[in-house]
Amino acid sequence: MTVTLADVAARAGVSAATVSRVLNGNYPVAGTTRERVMRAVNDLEYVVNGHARALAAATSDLVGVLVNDVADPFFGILASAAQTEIGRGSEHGGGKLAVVCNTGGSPEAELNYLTLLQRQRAAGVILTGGAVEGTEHTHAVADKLARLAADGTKVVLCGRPPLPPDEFSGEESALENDDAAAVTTLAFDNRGGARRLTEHLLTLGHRRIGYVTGPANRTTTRDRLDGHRSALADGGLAVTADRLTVHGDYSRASGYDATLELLRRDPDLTAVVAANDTIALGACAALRERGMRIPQDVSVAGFDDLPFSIDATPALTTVRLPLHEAGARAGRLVMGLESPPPGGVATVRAELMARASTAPPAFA
Amino acid sequence: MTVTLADVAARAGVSAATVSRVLNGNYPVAGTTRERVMRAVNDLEYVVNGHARALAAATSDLVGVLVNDVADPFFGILASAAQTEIGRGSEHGGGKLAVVCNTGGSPEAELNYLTLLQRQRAAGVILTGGAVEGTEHTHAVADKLARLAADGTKVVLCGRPPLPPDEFSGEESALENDDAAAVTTLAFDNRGGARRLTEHLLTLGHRRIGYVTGPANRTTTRDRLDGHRSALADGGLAVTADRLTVHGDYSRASGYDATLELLRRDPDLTAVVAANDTIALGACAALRERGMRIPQDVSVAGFDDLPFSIDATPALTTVRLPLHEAGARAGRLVMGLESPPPGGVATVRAELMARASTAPPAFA
DNA sequence: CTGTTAGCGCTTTCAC
DNA sequence: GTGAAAGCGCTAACAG
Repeated sequence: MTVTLADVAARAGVSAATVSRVLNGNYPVAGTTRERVMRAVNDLEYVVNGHARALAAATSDLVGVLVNDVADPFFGILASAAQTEIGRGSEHGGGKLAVVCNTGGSPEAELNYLTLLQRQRAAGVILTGGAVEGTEHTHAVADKLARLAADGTKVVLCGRPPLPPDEFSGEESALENDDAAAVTTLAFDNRGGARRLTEHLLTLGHRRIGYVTGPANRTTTRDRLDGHRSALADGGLAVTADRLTVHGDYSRASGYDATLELLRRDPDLTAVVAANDTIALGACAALRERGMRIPQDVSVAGFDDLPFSIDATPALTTVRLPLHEAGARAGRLVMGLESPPPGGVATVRAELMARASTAPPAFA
Repeated sequence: MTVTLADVAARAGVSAATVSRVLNGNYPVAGTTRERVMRAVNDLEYVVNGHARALAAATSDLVGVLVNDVADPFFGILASAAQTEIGRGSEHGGGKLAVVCNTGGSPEAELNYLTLLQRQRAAGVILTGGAVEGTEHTHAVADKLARLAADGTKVVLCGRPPLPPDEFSGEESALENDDAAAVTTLAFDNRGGARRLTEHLLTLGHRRIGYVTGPANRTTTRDRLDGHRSALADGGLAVTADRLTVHGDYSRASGYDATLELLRRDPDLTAVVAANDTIALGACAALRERGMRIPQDVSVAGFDDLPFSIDATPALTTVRLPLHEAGARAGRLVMGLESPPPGGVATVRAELMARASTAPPAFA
């Protein structure tokens, strides 16, 4: 039915070993023999069986890329950039196949996909986006990651904090420590970025600042909120922080709803800071519907600087995360094309992009 | 080093076959034996080797999803929806792994990825987005698809026209015909949607309508342009069509540039129709920079109805393609969870979404 | 219900 | 430079 190495060997009048050597080009083979083999390969339209090769050679051309949702540009950009690096050279048989897995941010789904990838003996795994903390699966994910790393799978975290050194260092943790070290991390400076953003608002003269964010148990949520809070605290506004913080799910709809809620809590709000750009869009829609002008009546700011932010009206003030660069770097790291940063952890800078959606409050 | 079936069998005191049967659960095994095996599996943290399994059972848990670029929401949404269906049931070992491949729309890259997937003996392949026509690789892609289908890989086209019946039906096309039939197609009604959109503008009273589109050799470009032209022709405006059509690359930047060019060609333009929403955003930016109001001075329309369209100011008139539904359906088709439409081809409806960015021209 | 026996298609020593 | 043979780890008849 399907053509095998043996078929090619037969047609070329050589042994299977020789065909293999020609195909892998890692061994001296006579020029004429090589030609004969290649002709047979073409005539028969032979394509190697990746599974057989993987089994025999104990290698794999799969790399997993775990994302919350590819449809979300934040992850789409990361995945796209990573994929480009991973597939690089696939014309020459060099690259690997990127398996993009949508986890919806659930540690349970992450665990499932990691197991699936482990089954395929994936060459590497990239986990993008913040982690969920405190679920029963959370530790399991960390353990699985350590396992994978120990088995030779390259693990790269992109946009999530490093693995905890060895929380449960118990019975069998002689290895665990080294394994955690084998995991490379590209952490985003969420805290610093958020801090600078809120400072920007404070500098403009805002004092009643609402904050709309995502689920409380995500590291991204926590870090950004931390940065926001610390800026407020330094401005002597620590008290308002809690009252004017609303949690949602990072969607436009939740940004819309939360903003309405914020307006109920404090009708004299002069600024709304969103934990991401998508929420900010929802906030703008809500504000506009209430007849409030941006930024004259209320300033709005986002986070991430996704492509659409520049096209919002007015253009959205936000914090830029170099997602493309980060994804590409994660791809290179997982492919071993770039050496890991010292300590295995690098922090990706977050840059304030002050645009038209923020301005001094009316009374100022 | 890594734990194998044999290790588990040894520890459980049974044969490898029994372990396999327990794991696959497709064969009767005594309760106590099963328990003993499961305990050994857990103790050893055993995870099957997917390659060995694939080789022995001649099955694969990979499904390829080819897209132009995951970072583009159009493809991100399709891929995300498809992936959800493909991975469905992976908790119970049912689902498969979706391999998302960025082809950048190049037939050459498509061919490479298809070969890579063929290597892995992928269970199925979904190709999304329009096809490029007339390259030397174009036929090769069609041939490869037929090959894959013949070898048992499910092939689904989503957003591109069906494969030509059998252009090169020559030497070995006895099979080719059936194979093409084995390919399921979910075509988008690009032509009809584009037609209705331009009719909408015509009905509003516009007569000087510019058109900004993508590369000429893409099926999507051609179909949408066809629809636009036929509407103009019916309105007696066939002549203006060519002069007021500018090709770009579907990006925001090209939409911006092309709109400026359009304005040079006809400063009295009253409407700009873009071949997708991203171009439309660029058009809006260019118009606004020229001091023209939307829609008072110039109406703007897009295509696809991507999430950001509703947040554009003013909200963008566009043509809605049910991308999520289409992607999910493609996923179900490739998994054999849904039976193919009669004839193997289904057309996905495109719906006009008339919003605030289009209005009657000023002179009307 | 369980064990034995063959491979699946390829890579890789080890000889020649 | 090339061939023969021994697996890689698993599943699938085929016996019992």
